[in-house]
Amino acid sequence: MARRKASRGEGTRTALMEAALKQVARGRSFEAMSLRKLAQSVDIVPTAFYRHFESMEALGLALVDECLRTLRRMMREARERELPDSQILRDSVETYFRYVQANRLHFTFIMRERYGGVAALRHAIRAGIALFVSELATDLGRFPGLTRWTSEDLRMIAGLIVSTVTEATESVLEADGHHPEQVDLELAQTEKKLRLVLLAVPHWRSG
Amino acid sequence: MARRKASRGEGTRTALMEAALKQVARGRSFEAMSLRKLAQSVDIVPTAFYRHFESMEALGLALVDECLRTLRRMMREARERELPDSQILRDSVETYFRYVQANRLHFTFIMRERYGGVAALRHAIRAGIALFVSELATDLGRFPGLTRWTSEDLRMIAGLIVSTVTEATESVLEADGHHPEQVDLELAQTEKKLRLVLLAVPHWRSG
DNA sequence: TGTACATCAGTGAACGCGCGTTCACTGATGTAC
DNA sequence: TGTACATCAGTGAACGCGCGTTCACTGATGTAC
Repeated sequence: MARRKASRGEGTRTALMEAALKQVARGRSFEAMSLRKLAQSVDIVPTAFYRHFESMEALGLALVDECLRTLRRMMREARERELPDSQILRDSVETYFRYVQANRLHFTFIMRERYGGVAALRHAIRAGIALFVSELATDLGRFPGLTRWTSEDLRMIAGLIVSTVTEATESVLEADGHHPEQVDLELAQTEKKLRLVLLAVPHWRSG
Repeated sequence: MARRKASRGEGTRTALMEAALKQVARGRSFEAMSLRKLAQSVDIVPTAFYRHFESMEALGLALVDECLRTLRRMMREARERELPDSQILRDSVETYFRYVQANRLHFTFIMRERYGGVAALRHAIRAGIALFVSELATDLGRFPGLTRWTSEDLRMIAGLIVSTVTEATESVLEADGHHPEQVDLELAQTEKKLRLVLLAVPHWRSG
C-alpha cells in the first residue's frame, strides 16, 4: 500500500498528537483512549504508532509538554504588557479568553488531564501549574501596592487569581462556539471577581 | 459455589459502589474502569453485576447521586452554624477540611469525575455544583453587609468562594494522610484567601 | 406451625470483539562516494 | 551526475488477553396459605 507522504518529516507524529488532543476535546479521557483507534484516525496501521512514540504514556507526556508551552508563551506575552489597573483589567481578561479560544485543544487537554486517570500526566501538569503560580507570585511582588508583601501572601493572592481564572477557563471551553453570550457573562463575572480581589489589596496587612 | 450472604439485602450493591469509589480514589478514572474487575473485587461473577445495575453508567450516576448528597448534607449542617466573621472563619475552614477528610472517597469522586470522560456523570456533577453555588449565593444575601447586593454580584462572590474552597479540597485530598503539614499550610492559605475576599466586601459598590 | 412456591442474587460456559504488542517485511528517501 | 547503500516510516499477519454481554441454570430466602 505504501501511503507515505513525500516528506519524511514529523508529519505523522504531529498528526497523532493532534488527533489525541481532538479526542480529549471531544470528551474522551486520555486514559480511555485506544492506540488502535488513534492510529486509524491518522491512517496508519497500529504498529506504525511505535515509530513515533514508545507508548501511549509517552504520547501523553509529549502533549503535556506542548500544552504547558502554550501556557508559558501566554504568560510571557502577558508579562510584556502593562500593569492591570482597574482600567485595563477587563482588557486583560478579554485577551486571556481569546487566547483560550485560540488554543482550545491545548487548554482542554490541561483542564481535563489535570485530574485525569494517568498519574504521570496528572503530576506533570500539576508541577507545571505550580511553577506557573510561583512565577505569578514573583511578578505580583513587583507591583506598587505589593512590594512589601511576604512571599507567602503573594503566593496566596496568586493562587486566588489562578483558581478564579481556571474556573473561568472551564466556562469558556464549555461555551465556546455554541453559547457566545455565556462567554460574555463569564467575562463580566471574572472581571468583577478580580476587581473585588484587587479592591482588598490596599486593606491587607501582610506578614 | 453459592457464596451468598445470609441477608438478601443491598449488601452487594453497596459493595460495588464502594469498590468503584475506591478505584477512583486510587487514581483510576471511572471511564477506564472495568466491569469484570469491579465484580471480581467484590467476589461475584461478572454477570451478577447486572442484578444490581443496568450498566456501568447507571452505577456512575448512582455514585454521583450519593456523593452530591454528601455535599448537600455538609451545606445543610453549615447553614445551622453562625455567620463566619473573621473570628470563626478559621474554624469554618477547619470544619470543612475535616469533613472532606471524613468523606474522602465521595469528594475524590466528585473532583475527578467533574472533568472526567463520561459525559453523563460530568453533567450531573456540574449541575449539582451549579445548584450549590446558587444556594450559597442566596444564603450570602442574608448576611448583614450583603443585603443590598444584586443577585448577580452575590453569585459572583459565591463563585469566588466555591472555586477557592474547591482548589483547597484538591490539596487536602492529595495530601491526606501522608503530608499533614501540607493540610495545615493549605488551611492557613485558604483562610487568608477568604479573609481577603471578605475584606473587599465593604468597599464594593454592587449594581 | 408446615408446606408449596415465587423471587432473585448468584453461577459458569460461551460468544465475538477490540485491544496492545511481536515480528519479519517493504520500498521510498536521503546520503556517501 | 550516477550509483550503491543505510535509514526509517510504513505494512500486515499473528498472538494471547481481557472485555461486555447472552443464556440457561441453581438454590437459598421470604411469603402465602
